[in-house]
Amino acid sequence: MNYDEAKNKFISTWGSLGTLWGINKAMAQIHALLLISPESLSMEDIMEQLQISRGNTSMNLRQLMDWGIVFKENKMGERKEYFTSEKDVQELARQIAKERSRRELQPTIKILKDVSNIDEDGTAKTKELIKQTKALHEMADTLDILMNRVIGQDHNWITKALVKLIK
Amino acid sequence: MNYDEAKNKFISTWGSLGTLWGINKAMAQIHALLLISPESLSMEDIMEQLQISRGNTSMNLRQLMDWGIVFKENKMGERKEYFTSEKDVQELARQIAKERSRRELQPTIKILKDVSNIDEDGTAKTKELIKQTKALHEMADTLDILMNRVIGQDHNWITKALVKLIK
DNA sequence: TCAAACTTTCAAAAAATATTGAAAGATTAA
DNA sequence: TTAATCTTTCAATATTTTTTGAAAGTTTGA
Repeated sequence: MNYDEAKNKFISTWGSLGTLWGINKAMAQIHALLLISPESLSMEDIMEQLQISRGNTSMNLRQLMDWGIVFKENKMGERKEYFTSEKDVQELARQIAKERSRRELQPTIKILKDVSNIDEDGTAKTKELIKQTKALHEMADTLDILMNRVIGQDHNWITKALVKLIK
Repeated sequence: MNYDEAKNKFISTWGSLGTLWGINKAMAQIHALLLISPESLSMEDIMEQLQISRGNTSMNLRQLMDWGIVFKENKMGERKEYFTSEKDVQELARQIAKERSRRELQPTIKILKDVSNIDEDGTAKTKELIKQTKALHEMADTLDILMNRVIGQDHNWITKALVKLIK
């Protein structure tokens, strides 16, 4: 496998993987491209390399910046904007964990809390609903605490967490 | 909030959440419904309660069984098939973690390994590609080990993992 | 063997999601 | 102020994903 093959394989794999951490293909591909580019890239560069439209590029870059994993850069004497991604993969993971907790886990926890707080009326179906949503609520809470714990740690958290768990 | 409101809220929340652990709405809703039903349900029951077609119900039930979180049940003297879900939420989480590792993490690890093994040709772009995919590979590996570690633990793993990490 | 009761399959339709590209909006330099 | 350069917006279009429902398939009892 040569450089171009490897690059394309990486970009397309990362792209299809994107859907499963909740971002679309173009967004994930832009991120992949920036991640492996030694230099920051302009919108034109990205459009050309990934063969996507200007509008698409613009919108997805904005989303990546909202996630806090891509940054704008301005080069002296140039009006054009350039983009780079977070290059430290552990920092990347922390940022993603943080955003997912905020966007998904926390709203879910709130709803589970509300649902599990309905009045117990003695019927089996109500009992079961309360019991299961309580259990989910508890688990989601624990997971969120765990994630935040992990986010608060330093750069080698993943390895450290592993070491702790293996002990 | 009364029972029916709470039930609908839970089912629709779980449904939209589904997309972010990689399953579609109907599949997640069927799962939610089974999770809070004290009795097992027939295909008719599910179709009626969620207002979805027979084909849809059939296909998604199969997928849930493939994930190992929904089971078929046969009642004596009845030809119809009934379905229940895994009711222990920690077991549910373990099962999901196991499947996601198998379906997503492991194939990704393989590709990252291949990509990071291309020949170093001295150029900056090749160096960067190798460096970043190696870092991702390492992280994915660690995560997979961590997940499997956790899957292998007993039913209170989440709490135990938390306790360990907090120490 | 047949027919009733049930489930699965899959092509077509519908719905949801992503993408395009041209117009409008900014920003800067002259 | 104007023109040049670049970015954003968004309605229209394209693509992907999900859902439907009827036909085919399966199982069981008589």
